[in-house]
Amino acid sequence: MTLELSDRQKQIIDVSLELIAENGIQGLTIKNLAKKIGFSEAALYRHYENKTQIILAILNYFKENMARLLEVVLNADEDAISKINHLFSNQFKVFSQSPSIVAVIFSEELFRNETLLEKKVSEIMNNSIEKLSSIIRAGQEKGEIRSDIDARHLTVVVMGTLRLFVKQWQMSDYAFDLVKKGDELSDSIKKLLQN
Amino acid sequence: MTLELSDRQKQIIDVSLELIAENGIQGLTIKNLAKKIGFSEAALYRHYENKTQIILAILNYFKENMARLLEVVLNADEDAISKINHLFSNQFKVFSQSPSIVAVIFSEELFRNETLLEKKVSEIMNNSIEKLSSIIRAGQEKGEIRSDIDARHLTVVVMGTLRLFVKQWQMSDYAFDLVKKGDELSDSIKKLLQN
DNA sequence: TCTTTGTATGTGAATATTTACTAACGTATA
DNA sequence: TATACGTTAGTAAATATTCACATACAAAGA
Repeated sequence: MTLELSDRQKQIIDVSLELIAENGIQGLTIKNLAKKIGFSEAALYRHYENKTQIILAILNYFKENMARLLEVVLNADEDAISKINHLFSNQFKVFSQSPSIVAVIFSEELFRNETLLEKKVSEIMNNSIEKLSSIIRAGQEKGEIRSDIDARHLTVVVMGTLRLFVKQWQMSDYAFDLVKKGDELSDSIKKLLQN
Repeated sequence: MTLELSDRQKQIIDVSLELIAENGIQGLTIKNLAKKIGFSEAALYRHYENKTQIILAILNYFKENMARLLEVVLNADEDAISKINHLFSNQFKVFSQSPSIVAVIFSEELFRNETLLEKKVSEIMNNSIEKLSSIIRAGQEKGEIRSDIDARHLTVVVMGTLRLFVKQWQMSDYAFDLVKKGDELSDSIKKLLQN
């Protein structure tokens, strides 16, 4: 289901991500984008129908990354808690490498009038939640994860923790080592989930 | 530290909150605001210096609400876990009554170029985290909350859970009863924190 | 090989719309 | 008579998007 992107199209999302990293989603304007590429603004419309399609391409890029990552973890031959730990650490690596993604993920509020984008964001979020939830349920069945708490609740706890932690990292201006501190947090989550 | 607001100023934030509830923070424009009040746009500037000051007033309103709420809970004569449960349930009530606040709280990304607003939002967030953290630490000292996990980690867990849960409620278009489902979630948190 | 033609990609200039904000002026009332 | 509060009619700047037109290049036909 991977859409084929031309070199130019790839360049456009790359540069978009750079712009977002610099000034958030608000830094992503047609003008800035064209300037940074060394382009006229009109030229952009040769490669993407409109701005929404550009953001959609970014979200799709992220979605695929995420899906691949989830797939690997889901199919790994380890216990549920290790899977969750790996999920965390992979996620932290992705964010560390391209913090712009964080800005996009937390921009839902900005997409409120853009149905397409809104849907895509909740699609990504729901997918992650669903996958995480299934790991937790499986873990409960195998007795690896405590069963005295509803799986859906545990899912909110784990996912919510992850999100807030990343948010704090962003708000601190990336002041701490997400991967390192994240692994410590992951350890605590482990203790919480254990039987 | 409560700033005295005139009747008009109060009306302006009330209507602002309505607008935000309808279409998110992006629905809050000078034009919409004036129209809904039955005003000219220029008239707004008799009451607030600029738009930033209006949003700031909203944030301050929320901040005071929040602070009062935290104060009550903090000083209550109950164990730490009950305090946290109360915190949750109070929070859910506030959000249920004015869902617009949720939109504001999740609009940080939009405030990235507005230093004043950015600071205010992180001020509110940090304050909540600090207070929650102190409840948790006290609970650990009294043996009411498990001590095998760092208090800061537990704080991220609790706060992150709360935030994601509210976010999901918002994304579902307020489709479920936040207070009721929230109390159930709160119960699960209780189990997680217990010794 | 030369010419034609189509396509992909670029440009500059203009567009409509939305945004927050301001200046000059009016009027009731304390 | 001053001040508080309102109006009308603008402003400038930013936004995404479209227009007619240019150029390079490859395939096709003579």
